[in-house]
Amino acid sequence: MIEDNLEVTSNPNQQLNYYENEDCVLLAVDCIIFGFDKEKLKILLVKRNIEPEKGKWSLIGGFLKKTEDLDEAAARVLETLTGLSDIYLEQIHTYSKIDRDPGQRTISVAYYALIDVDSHHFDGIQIDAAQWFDIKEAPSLIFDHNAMVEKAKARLRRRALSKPIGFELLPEKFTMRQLQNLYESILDKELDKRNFINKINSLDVLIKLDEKDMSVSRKGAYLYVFDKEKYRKKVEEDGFIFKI
Amino acid sequence: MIEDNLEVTSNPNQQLNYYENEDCVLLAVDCIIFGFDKEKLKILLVKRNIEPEKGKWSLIGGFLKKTEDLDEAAARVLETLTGLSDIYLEQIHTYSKIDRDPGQRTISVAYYALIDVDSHHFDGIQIDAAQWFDIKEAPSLIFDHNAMVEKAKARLRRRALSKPIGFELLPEKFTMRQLQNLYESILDKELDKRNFINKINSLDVLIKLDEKDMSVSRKGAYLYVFDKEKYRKKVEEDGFIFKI
DNA sequence: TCAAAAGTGTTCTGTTTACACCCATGG
DNA sequence: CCATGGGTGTAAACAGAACACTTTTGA
Repeated sequence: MIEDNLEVTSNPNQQLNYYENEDCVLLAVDCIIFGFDKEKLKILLVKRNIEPEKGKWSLIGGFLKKTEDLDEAAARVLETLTGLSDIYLEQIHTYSKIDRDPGQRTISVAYYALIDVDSHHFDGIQIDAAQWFDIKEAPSLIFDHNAMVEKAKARLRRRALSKPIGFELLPEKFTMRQLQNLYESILDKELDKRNFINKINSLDVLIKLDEKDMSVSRKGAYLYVFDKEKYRKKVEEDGFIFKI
Repeated sequence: MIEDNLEVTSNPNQQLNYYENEDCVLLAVDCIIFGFDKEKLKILLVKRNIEPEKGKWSLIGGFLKKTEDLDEAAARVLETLTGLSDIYLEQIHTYSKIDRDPGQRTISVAYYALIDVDSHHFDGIQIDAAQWFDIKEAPSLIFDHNAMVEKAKARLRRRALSKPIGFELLPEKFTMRQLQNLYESILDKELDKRNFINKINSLDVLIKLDEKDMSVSRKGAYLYVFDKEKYRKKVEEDGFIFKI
């Protein structure tokens, strides 16, 4: 019977001193920011201008404050960097290796964010040393940030196949070719044009506009929008699952 | 250019005071312990014997120590409770709502564990107030523990379909019926016996023993073991994916 | 001899893949 | 008039779902 030695996660107010014996740690969030520019999947990185690892690329991050939860912290960090709010954010994993940050013990919760690069050209990113990289040409990152990016890519791949989160990366109006480019970037493999369009159409959650995008081909390509409301109804009423 | 106001996750040694302005938090781990007794999926819960929420059921948990990472903390908490080490553990999600624990602000990282209930009857669980519950009859839990369990169940479902983690829940030797019971419990739906066996056999990672389990039927059922080595080789050499 | 669980294949259906030509237009 | 990307359907292969009877043996 060792119950009395077992730490208990939660604690009544009258036992605050119980908690006070516990170690307290710094908790950070790091954001893997994915973007799409109608052609390729990108990732937003910042160049460190302090030692150590000065000049090396890094994810953006920040510390959790007492007044916010992790989702809020990630949104704040993202807004501080990009000026954007209302961005799709999802928690991925918490990294806690003791020496992951040589500066000081820090636990970091990784989040990934999805941004349509073109629609918000956000007057330049609000930090000089930030830069978009093609996902396949991104530099190596500090600490365990490479591992975070790998996990984020895996999560994005999985989610894109089972939830309509791809549309977070596209402008409101997009062509089938752009949607296919996006999926090809995310999945890192070529897809058959006809099979892809058939699949998307069978999901029946896009609205085809009369409008065409004339900027790429002479013929022009029809624009589509994602019908959020229709999707929501299908999910609610028929248990519809978006699956590519 | 707000770069200088941006907190940076990682920090050089010479800037320790930068970190010292940051809020520090208590970080806990909570474990969702799944077990299987050859019939049903179970979950191990403990009854709180302190206020508040005294008498209510809870996950086991403990605080992260400075000397360990989260995986180690989860393993330690689990071993403290059950006496078992070398248990399958996987991080699920980090919970951080400000008032999730009314006692004190605590961030909790949820892990799930898989245990074969029968093989380790671990001389009784080393804490009086712990009890196995059928997963479908488990009581409501304190704080956000119900949400943790739901996420753990979803993760277990997903993993069981794509990785051979089910065998962590079974004794070394098991019958096809037990394996099917396990999958039915995890997926919470009935499966067709013939289709299930055909599927499992097509994966070609089990060894059929000459031995039979005579404890359930008069006819007896052949015992199987999971061929870990064969599985490993298939994954490495052919990129085999375990998929049910 | 019968009750209770074990064991075993085939058909059908739906999904996924592979694949090639005409269209519209601006230059 | 031609180069470029846009748009379209069908057949074959495969995977998943449905389905029923025989075997064994202890009581």
